[in-house]
Amino acid sequence: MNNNDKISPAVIRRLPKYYRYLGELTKMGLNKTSSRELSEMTGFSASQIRQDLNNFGGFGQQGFGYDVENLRNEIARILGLDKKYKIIIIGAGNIGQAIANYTGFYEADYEVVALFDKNPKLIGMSMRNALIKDIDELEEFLNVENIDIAVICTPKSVSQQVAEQLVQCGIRAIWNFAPKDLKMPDYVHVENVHLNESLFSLTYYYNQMNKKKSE
Amino acid sequence: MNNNDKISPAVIRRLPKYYRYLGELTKMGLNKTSSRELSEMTGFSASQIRQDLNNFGGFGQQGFGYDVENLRNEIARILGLDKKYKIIIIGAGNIGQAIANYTGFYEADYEVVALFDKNPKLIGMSMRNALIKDIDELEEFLNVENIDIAVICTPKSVSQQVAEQLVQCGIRAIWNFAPKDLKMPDYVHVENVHLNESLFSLTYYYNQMNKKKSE
DNA sequence: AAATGTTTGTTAAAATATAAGCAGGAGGCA
DNA sequence: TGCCTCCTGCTTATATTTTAACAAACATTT
Repeated sequence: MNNNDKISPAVIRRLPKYYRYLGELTKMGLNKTSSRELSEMTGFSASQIRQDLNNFGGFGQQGFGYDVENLRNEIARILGLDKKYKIIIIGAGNIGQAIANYTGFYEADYEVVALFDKNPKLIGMSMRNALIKDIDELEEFLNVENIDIAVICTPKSVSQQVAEQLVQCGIRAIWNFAPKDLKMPDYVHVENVHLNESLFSLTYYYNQMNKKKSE
Repeated sequence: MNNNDKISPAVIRRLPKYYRYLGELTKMGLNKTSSRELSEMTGFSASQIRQDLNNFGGFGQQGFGYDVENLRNEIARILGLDKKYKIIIIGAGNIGQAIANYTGFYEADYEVVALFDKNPKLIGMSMRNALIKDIDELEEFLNVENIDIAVICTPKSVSQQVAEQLVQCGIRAIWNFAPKDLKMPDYVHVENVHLNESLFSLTYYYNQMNKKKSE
């Protein structure tokens, strides 16, 4: 944290993985590790791991390695996992419901506060303590509640409009599951999960392998 | 396709995006485009787009541009979207069901043939023509049916074991939603969708913005 | 206490990915 | 036709990312 230069996105994408493996080490009862060991677990080179971590400060000890719990806490702090976040989900269809019910965000404090949809059949239902509300109540809701992250799970046709509405109400972090690239101002961060693009890539490599096999 | 060198993964990840935007151009009734126009739409540089496409052959015409439909078909062929794929989903929980019901794979021919789970309450239910079967029937099923892609939506604790079973039965393409890095032989391609890592990255950037704002 | 083996933090080099630049072909239009 | 503009395909330059290398710090053993 002593270094305020912009950290490469590639580094940021690797941090959650380190965090996860450090959690596994903890579960295994180990309290000391090394870049070499982490390299074997993650598949990243030991050199890269050391360099990644040193972007934020020297957490290790020469000749010894890293203290598992300490390093994990440091990464949590860097990512911000030591804080609580309130989430809303726009679009309570398949994906929206799956996210609301997803238990995989363990070890971090994300709370789904509400879902929004325009389908009257869904409005009023609740998912894990979170109520599905009418999309028309969105603005009013955001004016009262303090929400950190909004998840867009709407059809792509309305995703841009929904995103703009969110931003207007103060949202600055969007997790986007609609197959669409949202045009947003610089001060909004959008993290995309484009499932179709992911599947299309997989399809490409699947065919490449088959091609190779038949050569 | 004249070039058999390995194409960079970065290029492959961009192709689905080109494909999507070409589809939008078609919908808008345009039959001609250019790298400059695609650049404005996608946010990638025109130069990069031209270079990406030229990995696979010259689809454009100097002084004119690209024929939208032709280029779209070429990309579809490169990715393999001109073929049909049979999919099974292992784990019929939140995510598994969401994928089964997901209609966003339009314009490509993916068919979810079956889901597998061990929960007796789920077994026998059907999602969009696909039946949820007992996980114990998986091997037998794979010996009879010809499946292209398996989607892992199980808890992470069993994901590795399930993956190994799939590979043993001939599966070579895995779309993995479990928060775990599967150890697989080289001839298996795994495409990961690590939702927690994605959310953690978003969290980092969210905090960075707040930090900047308060400085 | 000295010698030896580890492992970090950091710097330098290599590899990869992205952007810029430009020659030449194609279309449009006077 | 001849001139002008546009746009690709390719080559060269820049930027980014990854890997390699190594001195200094610490732990362990003798």
